[in-house]
Amino acid sequence: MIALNTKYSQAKSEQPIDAQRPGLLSPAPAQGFEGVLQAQRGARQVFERNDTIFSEGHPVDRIYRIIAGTVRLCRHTQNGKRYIADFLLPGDMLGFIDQNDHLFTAEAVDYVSLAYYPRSQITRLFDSDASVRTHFLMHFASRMMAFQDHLFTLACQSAKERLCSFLLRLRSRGGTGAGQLLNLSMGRRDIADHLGLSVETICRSLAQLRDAGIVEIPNIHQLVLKDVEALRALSEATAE
Amino acid sequence: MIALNTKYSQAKSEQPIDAQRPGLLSPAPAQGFEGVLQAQRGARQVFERNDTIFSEGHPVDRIYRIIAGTVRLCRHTQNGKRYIADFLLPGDMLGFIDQNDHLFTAEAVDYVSLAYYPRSQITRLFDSDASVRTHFLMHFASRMMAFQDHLFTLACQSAKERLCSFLLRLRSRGGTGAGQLLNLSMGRRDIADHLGLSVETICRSLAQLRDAGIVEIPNIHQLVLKDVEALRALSEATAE
DNA sequence: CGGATAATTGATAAGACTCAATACGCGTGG
DNA sequence: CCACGCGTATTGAGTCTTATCAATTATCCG
Repeated sequence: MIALNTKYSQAKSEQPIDAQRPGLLSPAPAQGFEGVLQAQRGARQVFERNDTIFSEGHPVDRIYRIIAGTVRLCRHTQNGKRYIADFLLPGDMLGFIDQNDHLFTAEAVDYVSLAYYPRSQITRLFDSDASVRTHFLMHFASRMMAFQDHLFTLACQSAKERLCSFLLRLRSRGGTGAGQLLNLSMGRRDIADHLGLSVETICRSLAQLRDAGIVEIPNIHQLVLKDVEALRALSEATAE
Repeated sequence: MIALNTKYSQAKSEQPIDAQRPGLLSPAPAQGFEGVLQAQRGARQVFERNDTIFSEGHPVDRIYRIIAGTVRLCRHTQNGKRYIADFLLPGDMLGFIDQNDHLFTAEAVDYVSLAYYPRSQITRLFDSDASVRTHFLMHFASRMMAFQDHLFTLACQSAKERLCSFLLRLRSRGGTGAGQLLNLSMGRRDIADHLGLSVETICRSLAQLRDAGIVEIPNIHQLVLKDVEALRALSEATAE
């Protein structure tokens, strides 16, 4: 199973999953899979910036829940390229259930604190509890949708559109501080590798947004979204 | 549930997803989900080229299995852009189980013959049969992997690399006729919208492959792969 | 055969990449 | 406390890939 991400699955089980386009996430009581886990505290582990949490191809033996910090899921190629599939935030889970080996490398973007649970425990849960399985499926489906949206972004959007889509997605996932403040824990390079662009293009696009008065850049790791509507218009992200 | 695609899970059979998970995914009898369905004949329905099978956003009431032909799953945007998430071939299934509405529009690439089953029947199966659920999960996982590969393609690869990756993927999925012959039922525009390129770029890249003696183009809808190794080298598709 | 659609090829331009040169931030150590 | 050095970010200049526009050819189908 691909990275589990509770944020994505926070939809009531009676609600159709498609009601939650990424960004419109209905709140849900922590139940099912994550609920059971969160009831237990789990062992803790911390990582420094750029530490590897686990590597692509290595056997899965734990499921993690992020307590603090940001994690990137990525792939590295022989020729030095890197592709970042997703960023995971506090509350998100990461692990791989029905795969022997990890599909991605997980790395700490900043200081990261994780709780982890042995894989066997997850397996037991899954076997014994139907609601856990249901939760799982919803998880899977919403993750799939998120990846589809990203596919659309990469296939159809220009640099600036991609960046705007990304910022809006981050905002809707709670990467935001107070009000318009958006925490950009990941570096420019990370964003570039996530959006299939170069670092320089990210910088230039950000500068354009700044010059247009759409965002302010108080410092490297924070962004003030002055005009969300303009961002939305620029992203043109809404398929259909 | 996203498009079900038996071909993907069959292709992964050398690396059985479920074998290693005694509890989570009990070894499924070869049939599982599709097996049960195929035992029943199902009603039939045929579509002409470019017919819409179902539309994005419409309620899901049937699950389809492709008897013959090729189906494309796509999204249309306001500004006339189109993104093709995937092509489905005979044997593949399409439908959405735990979604109220379709995530994609499904269209017939050529003449398509489908068997279909009411959604309620699928739901019952899913609720009552653990092996069906297992099969489902495997399905999901392999689909997820396929989409991840595609994401990598779109994020990191050049035009020619994308095309080579695509041809190889098609080949490995059995879109192939005898030996080196590859059936390209989809048009150039379809390929372009799948790979995030323009029609002209597809043509030019194909011409380059032809001029390099790597492929032959006997006619629009067939390709002879003269040098698969060269294709593989050009695709550079292997992450890590 | 003829008209429509799709594919191919050519010419040009725009967008994004690369290379290169600062500037900034931050931690370290004098 | 400041100077230094390293990594990252930013900005500029030039190039290259790919998109766009246009014209021609091929293919399909009635």
